[in-house]
Amino acid sequence: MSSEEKFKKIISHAKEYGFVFKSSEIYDGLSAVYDYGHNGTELKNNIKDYWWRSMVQLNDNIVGIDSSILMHPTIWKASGHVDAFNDPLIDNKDSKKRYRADVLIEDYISKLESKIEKEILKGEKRYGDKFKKDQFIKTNPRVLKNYEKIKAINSEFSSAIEKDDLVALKKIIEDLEIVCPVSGSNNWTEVKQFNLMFGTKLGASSDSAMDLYLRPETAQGIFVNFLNIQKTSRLKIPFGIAQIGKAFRNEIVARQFIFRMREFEQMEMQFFIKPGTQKKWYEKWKEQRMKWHLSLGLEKENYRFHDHDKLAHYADAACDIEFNFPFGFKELEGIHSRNDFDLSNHEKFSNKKLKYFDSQSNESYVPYVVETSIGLDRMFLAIFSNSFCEEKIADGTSRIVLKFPAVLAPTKVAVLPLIKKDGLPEIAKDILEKLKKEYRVNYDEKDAIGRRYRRQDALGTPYCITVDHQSKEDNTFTLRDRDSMIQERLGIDEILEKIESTLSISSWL
RNA sequence: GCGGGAGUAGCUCAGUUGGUAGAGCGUCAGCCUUCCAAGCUGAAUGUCGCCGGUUCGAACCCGGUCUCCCGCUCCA
Repeated sequence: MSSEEKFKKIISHAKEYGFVFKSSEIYDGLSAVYDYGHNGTELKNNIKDYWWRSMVQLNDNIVGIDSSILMHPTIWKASGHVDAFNDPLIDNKDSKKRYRADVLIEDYISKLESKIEKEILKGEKRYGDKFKKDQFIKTNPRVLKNYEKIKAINSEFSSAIEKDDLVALKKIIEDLEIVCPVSGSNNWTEVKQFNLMFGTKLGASSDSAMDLYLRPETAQGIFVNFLNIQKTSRLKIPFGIAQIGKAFRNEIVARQFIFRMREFEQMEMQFFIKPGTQKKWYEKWKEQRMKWHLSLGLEKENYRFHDHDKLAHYADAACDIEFNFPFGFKELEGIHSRNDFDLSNHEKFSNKKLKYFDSQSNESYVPYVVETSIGLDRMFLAIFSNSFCEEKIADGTSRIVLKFPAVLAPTKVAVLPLIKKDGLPEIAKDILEKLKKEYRVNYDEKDAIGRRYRRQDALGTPYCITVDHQSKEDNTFTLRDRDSMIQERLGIDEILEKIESTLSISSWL
């Protein structure tokens, strides 16, 4: 079975068993937006809980926050999103390739620059010690010509960018006769502006409404609250602020089920540190985060680090934890050393001091930040797709089973009377009542017992407790393990103990 | 946005040159059953993505449109 086929099966299964539905399905759906069903919501909540506890409960110096989706629009200027999330794009009609119009022009300029470099190298070779670079540049006609050209392009280019003049951008590309590297043609479409941020309005009256964005990342809610938290929490650097929340991006192409959605949820933690210590903390959190992933017990081979060569404007070190999704290794979590980029910019744009007074060293500084940011929906997909198994069983039958880490499973236990008479259902329901205060449980008496086991397998329920005729005599029950399908006969206290030891968070984290 | 593919039951799909819709699985009700699906009986569920055209008659032909999937592109 190809991985594409398997992925399709996984998506079908997610729908059929109430994990993930397409948004607005009865209206034909909405591209790259999904809803979580009854079982999906449980799984998602369990993932959130597992992450939140590992961050906020187990670290004395990390606290939580829940900031709002709507924020002051200047925040996105300070963060760089207004510039960076706006791309002018152009398509080549022959090759069907899409490019960033500004990058095409920049590439052209750097080509001219390398021509100049070549001339200079030639000059150096020819004149040896007597070579004077400035003189050479001013007098060599070829260098001079290219210099003038770059200057002219740059002035047109920056004015076009400044004014968001897409027609001017197109004109530059046409005038320079820039061709598509693939098709070699200059058969271009118009330049179109793509804004990755969702716009909305604050204020009900149309003439006084203020333009806002739905946040494209949750991190800024932490940065702008940095001093509020620091001053009210009595925390000293180093400390962290954790948050789980929704973010919105108007992706040009959103694909691969819930991997890239327009509305998605992030779990992130910003760790505030003393400048100069970023390397240490970056390494520390890389290690910590990988440890967290591995604690769930999925195969180690499914994870890998991917260090960024090309760094974003704010970072001095960055890497992804990638996961082996059905469509290959892709980013699951990002760990970034953000320095003081965000806080310093917020100082500038807000005119407020965002400094921390370090009473140990008696100095005041803008803290540096190391960020860990994981896509909750991606985590969901990683767990879900990795847990999905189709198994052939020795007796020639087969089953679909979701081998979730038990701590994350949406339903923990199913209680099943072997048959639905002879008083067995009553006993089963008693057990159900006992368990439901502690765990999410299922009760099922319909159909043959084997079929009911299969149903629970398909939901990923780690345990089935079956009440049979012997139960009536000696108060013992069978406890079936989802993965091994092995059953043990135990008293109720032993069962509770066993379940508790597998499901309690302390046996995982 | 471009190119390709596809929209029929909850899921997977069939539907023969146009004659008012089917299967398997699942679901529900019941029967039978003391432990791992594919025993038995019965039932529910579809404006055949949407709009328009051609036709006596359209799931099928034509036009438009929407949506999804794959690729390109982008990805803090």
